[in-house]
Amino acid sequence: MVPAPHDQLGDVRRLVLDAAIAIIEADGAESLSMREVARRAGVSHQAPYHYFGDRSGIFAAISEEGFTLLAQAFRDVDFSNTSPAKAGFIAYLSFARNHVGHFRVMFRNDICGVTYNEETANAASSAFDELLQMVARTIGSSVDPKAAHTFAFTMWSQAHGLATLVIDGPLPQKLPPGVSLDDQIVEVINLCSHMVALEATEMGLVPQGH
Amino acid sequence: MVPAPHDQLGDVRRLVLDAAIAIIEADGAESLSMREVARRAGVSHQAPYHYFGDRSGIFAAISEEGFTLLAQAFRDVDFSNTSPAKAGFIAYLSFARNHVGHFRVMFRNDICGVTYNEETANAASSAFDELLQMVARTIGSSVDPKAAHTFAFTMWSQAHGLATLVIDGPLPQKLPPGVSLDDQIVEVINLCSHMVALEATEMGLVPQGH
DNA sequence: CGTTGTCCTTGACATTGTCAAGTTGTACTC
DNA sequence: GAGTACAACTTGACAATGTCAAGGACAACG
Repeated sequence: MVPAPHDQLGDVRRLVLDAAIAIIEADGAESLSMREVARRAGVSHQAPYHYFGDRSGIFAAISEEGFTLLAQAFRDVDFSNTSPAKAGFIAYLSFARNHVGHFRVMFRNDICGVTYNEETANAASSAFDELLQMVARTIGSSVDPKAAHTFAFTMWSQAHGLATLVIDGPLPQKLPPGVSLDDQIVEVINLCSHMVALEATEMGLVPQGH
Repeated sequence: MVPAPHDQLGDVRRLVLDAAIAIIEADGAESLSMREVARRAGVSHQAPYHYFGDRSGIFAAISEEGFTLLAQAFRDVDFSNTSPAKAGFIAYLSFARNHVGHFRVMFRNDICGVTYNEETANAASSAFDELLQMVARTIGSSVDPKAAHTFAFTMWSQAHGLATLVIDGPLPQKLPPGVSLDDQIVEVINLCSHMVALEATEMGLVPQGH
């Protein structure tokens, strides 16, 4: 092949990353092949290695980008119309469903390398900090840090479990008759938000917002 | 190689399945290789194909077994000492942590084949039925089916999210200082159970048990 | 004895991840 | 402006993988 101008706006790294994300979104992380990625990006089969080192390097890069996007999504939440908890759940589910490629990868330590690299870990920490702030909006910032952590993990589990079961799991196949997936998600989010609000009230905390 | 007696209690199918589960437990579903499985089971590289057709066939078989085990775990729950909700959460987390190999596979439609095969789907349905019964113990069986479904999905999400974040996700790296993983899991389960109980009470339902 | 079937085996092949070794162009020093 | 260094790729090679095809051994049954 001719040296391949791969030209004008040819940000090869970006092309490779987008190709990988598209493949993962379509067929799952399992079936991501370095050579197929290169083919779709229109580069040689070794170009991806130049930027990402190896296969898990691509996953780590996607993961980092995913956590950065998630942190941003948390920052962009509009709390004016809903309770903080509900707004957070909606943001998490929206992120997961709009960035399936990222979501399928970013929470999987096993495929991102033995453990995350430094950039990925930083991005993850940043997203987690935003989560903690979201929780503070719900239960206030006066509770002790351990309780805040437990609350954060709990809400995170709720949102993450729902997203996982919706995207890759069997939940869409178990819908009760006459209920759409979107409706069901809203119902679960409402119930989660309500339970969280109840708990906050019972703890003697006045949740902010709506 | 000599015809290989593969002998006495040589249930080859079982050997292959166990080898696969062990590999997945150690290195993740990603790095399961048919040939490595065959090697560990002490059979030729094509023996697994005889029983499982292809790679996704192995995953489907593991998935089926996983759902069967999960359904059994639900049936075996002892409700005498705890609230039904808490007992269910504990059962789910125990299952996930004691059967990491199964758990990593069974909720992943993408690697089990386009969709589950019939046996796998049946096993999944059976486990889901047990879940619904578990929920009925918490909120009673007089509520309408849609609400029961929403409640089931919510509790399932809570448990599943926690398990996922613990097993493959970043939760173990985010523990507050001085709190062990086991302790943190217990705390989250307690909070979830408490929220569920609060909700049930507010709905005017008297949860059974403890 | 011949057929049929299950349970495996060896052999072959295209595809994959990755190492090694170029090639091209740009930037910077002397 | 020749030399050097380095980034950004390239082609080539190789062992390992998933899977297809074609058998072989053995039991059951006619």
